Amino acid sequence: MPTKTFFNLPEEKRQNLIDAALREFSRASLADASIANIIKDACIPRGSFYQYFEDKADLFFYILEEHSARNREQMMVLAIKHQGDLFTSSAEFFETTLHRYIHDERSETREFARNIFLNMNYKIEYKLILDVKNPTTRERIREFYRNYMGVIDTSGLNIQSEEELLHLIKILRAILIQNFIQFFAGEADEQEVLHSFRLELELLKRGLYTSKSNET
Amino acid sequence: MPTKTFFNLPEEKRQNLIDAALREFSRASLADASIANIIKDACIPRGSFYQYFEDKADLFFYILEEHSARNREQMMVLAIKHQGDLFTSSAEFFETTLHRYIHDERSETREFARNIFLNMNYKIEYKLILDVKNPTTRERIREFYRNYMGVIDTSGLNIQSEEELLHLIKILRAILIQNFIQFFAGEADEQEVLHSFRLELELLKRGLYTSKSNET
DNA sequence: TTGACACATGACACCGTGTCACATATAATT
DNA sequence: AATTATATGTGACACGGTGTCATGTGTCAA
Repeated sequence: MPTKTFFNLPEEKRQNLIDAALREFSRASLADASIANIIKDACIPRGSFYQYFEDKADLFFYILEEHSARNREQMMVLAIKHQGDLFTSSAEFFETTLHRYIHDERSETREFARNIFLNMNYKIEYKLILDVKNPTTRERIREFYRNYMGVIDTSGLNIQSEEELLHLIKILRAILIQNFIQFFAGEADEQEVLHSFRLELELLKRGLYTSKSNET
Repeated sequence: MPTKTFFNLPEEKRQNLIDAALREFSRASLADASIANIIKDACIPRGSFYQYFEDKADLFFYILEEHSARNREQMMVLAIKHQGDLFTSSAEFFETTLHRYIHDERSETREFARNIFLNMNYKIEYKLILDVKNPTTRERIREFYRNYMGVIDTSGLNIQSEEELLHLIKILRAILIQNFIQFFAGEADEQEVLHSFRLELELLKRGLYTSKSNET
């Protein structure tokens, strides 16, 4: 987490630093980005940077968290809007988020997202949900899931328990992220990836086994 | 790719270097590993390293590819063993691979796998299938899928086209990787993650929508 | 003996990181 | 006003890792 000092900074100076960081993290992944570039861009001395942040990753995850908070909120909003329909709200979340990434007036938004998704790993993925570095993370992850699962209407779903719902959500998230990645990797354009995601949701809904064994 | 010079090296010297690299990549992720450590461990001069490899990533992906080749072969073998049963062979692949990672006599095997999965990203994930840096990659990926899909018996699957099969395989791979990650992240032990993977396969097979709309 | 080629070597220039001693500002205390 | 405390600003610097390059060594063929 950024230090208290950082939050005491005048709004303009703070935003200036964040903007410079966003530009750098749009240009390069966390691994390739350099503090040197950020401070040169933001015109602050090296020492000051370390007065605000532990290191490069500290700043990166702070920005990522701000970005992710919007996504989480959006997921909740859409789940509520669609009366707890998990599939419909997930589809709309994917569509609107993809659209926002692509058509945002700031090109940094898209490039930042690209770097996030193409360099997505465990730490970053869970950051998209909740802060992993924070010691209370486990509890907060459980709480988010509890809230989100509370909103989901299970009456239309072919599941028998809370546990199964949790696994379903896990699967949906994996598919969602994979489609974002395929888009940013250039494997599919906007239309193709929308089609792909919708198709995969249909496969999930429909089920994939017909004959042979059909026991629990 | 390593240079011709590297492959001309006497077997022992080459293996020695690979072993040292494996130790370093077991200790640290690609980003955190250092060439300095590898050459110190392998007792070769710095200049020689650059005679064999372009950089750290070149060596890393070479080792990863060797490791991945076994996994791909295993997937094929199991698909054939189970007469093209996608779900059963995927389950056995997950079980045996997880077991191998955990109980391999060389602790490096497990630690290397941990670093792979916890730092899994687009580049690494597709490397687990085929070499991404190679210019002919796209074609080779298509070929692997063509072969693999050729082996799969679709008669027991509720799918209507080749396209749907491809998406199903994508979903399975995402779930498979996610469960490996959860294991290595310490979120679940061996038994739990086996249970988790099997449950998720059942959800897929069964399908998740009951009521409401059931149109295409 | 000479030249061509493949390979070996480690000193070095370069670059980014994180730290630290010192400077400055602001407010509280006497 | 003088003093002290506390928060913040600053950039030179030591450290460590990377990739290169000039030079050295070995081998084989002409």
